[in-house]
Amino acid sequence: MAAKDSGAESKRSRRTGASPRSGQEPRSESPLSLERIVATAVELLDAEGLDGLKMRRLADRLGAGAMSLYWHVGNKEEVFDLALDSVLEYRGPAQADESDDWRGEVVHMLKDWRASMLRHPWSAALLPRRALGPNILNRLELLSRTLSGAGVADADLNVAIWSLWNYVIGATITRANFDLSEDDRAAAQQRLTALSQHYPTIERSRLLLDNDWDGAFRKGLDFLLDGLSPRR
Amino acid sequence: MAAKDSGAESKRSRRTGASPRSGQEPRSESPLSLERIVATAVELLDAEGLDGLKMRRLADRLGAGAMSLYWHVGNKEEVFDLALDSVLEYRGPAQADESDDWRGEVVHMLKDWRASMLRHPWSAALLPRRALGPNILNRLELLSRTLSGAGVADADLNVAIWSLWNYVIGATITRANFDLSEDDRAAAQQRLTALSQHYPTIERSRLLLDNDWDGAFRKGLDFLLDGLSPRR
DNA sequence: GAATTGACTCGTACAGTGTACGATTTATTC
DNA sequence: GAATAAATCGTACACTGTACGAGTCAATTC
Repeated sequence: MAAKDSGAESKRSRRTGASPRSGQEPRSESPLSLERIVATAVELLDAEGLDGLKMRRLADRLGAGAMSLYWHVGNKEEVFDLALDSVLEYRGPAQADESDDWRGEVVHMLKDWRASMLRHPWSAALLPRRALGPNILNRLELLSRTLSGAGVADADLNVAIWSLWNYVIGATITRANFDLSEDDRAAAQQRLTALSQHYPTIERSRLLLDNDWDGAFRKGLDFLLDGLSPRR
Repeated sequence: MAAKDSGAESKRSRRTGASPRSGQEPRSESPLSLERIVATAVELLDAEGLDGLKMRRLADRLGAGAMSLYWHVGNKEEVFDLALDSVLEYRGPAQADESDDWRGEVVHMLKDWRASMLRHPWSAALLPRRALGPNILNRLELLSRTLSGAGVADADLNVAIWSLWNYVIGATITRANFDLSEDDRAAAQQRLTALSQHYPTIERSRLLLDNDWDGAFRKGLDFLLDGLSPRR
C-alpha cells in the first residue's frame, strides 16, 4: 500500500533562509512563498470547494501572475497535496502523555480528525487519494501506538487501524457531501416520501432525515471500539 | 440528509416505447439511446478512470457527434449519476429469502457491494457525492430490514446502518485508490523506510505494505458487527 | 563600477474542456 | 404530399492547466 506521488517537483531547490527584505519599501504585495500559496489555497478551497481552485484564481488572490505559482509548485496536484496535509496536523490531547485511558485517547484523536476535515470539507474527499502526508502518518503512528499499548494483539493491529480509518473516512466524506441547503433538503424529503412504498423501513426510521451526525459518529465509533477491544 | 440533484433534465420527455426500426437498413451505427450511452460510459470509465470520461470521447465510442449526447442527457454530471447507479444493482443472496442467518446476509450484501465497486474503481469515489440512486436505496432498505429483524433496537438502527455504510465506503475508496503499480509500490516502501525513525510502530507492523485487503475488510467487518450485535 | 549569475515573475500561446446555439437530417402524423 | 416532431451534430465560446521564453532585480565576482 502506498500513496501516489505528484510526480512533479518544484524547480526551486531550497527556500531562501531568512526573508531578505533588505529594501525599504515592503513591496507592492508581500512576496510569493510556498507558505502563502498553501494558506491561500486553503482559503480558496474553503470558499469555493474542490472545483473552485483554479490556478488563475489562486494567483489573483495572491496578487501574482498565474505562471508565477509554478516556480514554487510543480503543478496543480501538488497544491492539493500541500493544502490537504496542512489541514490535518494533530497536537495530542490536552493532558499528559501517559494516560491509561487508551479509549479516550483514540476517541479524542478521531473526533479531532473528523472535525479538522469538516472544517475544510474538500479535504475528506481528497485524503484517500493521496494518503501519506506526514501529518496523516503521525496520526496513524499515534493510533498504532495507543492500540498496541492497550493490548490489541499484533495480528489484529493493522485490521484495527484500517477499520478505524475506514470508519472515519467514510463518515466524514459522507457528512461533508450531505451538507445541503434547505431547498435540497426539502426536495429530498419529498422525493423520498414519494418512494416510501418501495423503501418502507428506511422511511420509517427516517434514516435519511436524521440530523444528529455528531452523535451518530460517536455512537458508531463506540460500537466499533467495542468490537475491537481486546478480549480479556 | 439527501443527495444532490443534477439540476439538468434531458429534453427528451419520454423514451419511444418499442424500438421503431421500421426501415430496412439497420442504420450505419446503432442509434443512440440512454442505455447505450450509460453502458458505454461505464466502459470508458473502467478503461480510463474518472478523468478519462470526456463527452467527446464518449461520443466517439458511440459513433456519434459530441452534441448528440445532450439530447439524451442533461449534462455530464448526469452521465456520472447514471453510470454509478447502473453499477450498484444488487440481487439478494443465492438461497431463499427467509434465512435466519442475519449476519451472513449482511456480510454477503456488503461484500458484494464492495466487490461491485472495486470492479469499477471510479464508483467508490463517486458514491458519497450522489447517494440516492434507487439501487443504493434498495441496499439500505435491505440492510435496515435485516438488522431490524435481527433484533437491533430501533434507537440503534440508524447508527448501525451508517456505521456499516461508513465502513464499506471508507474501505472501498481507500482500496480503490491504493491500487498501485509496482513502481509506485517500490517508491512508497523506500520512502517509508527512510522515515522509519519517525513512525516506528507502523513501520514495524508494515501497515502500509500489508496486501491482504479482502481479509482485512472481512475481519474489520466482523469486529464492527461484533460491536453492533444486539446484546442478549 | 561592470559583468555575471541565479532566483523569481509573468505575458503569451496552445491544446484541450463542457456545452449553448442553431442548422440540418430523419421519422411520424395528417 | 405537407407539417410537425425527434434526433443529430458542426461551429463557436469561454475557460482550463501549463509550456515556453522573455523579463526584473538582487547578490556575487571581477
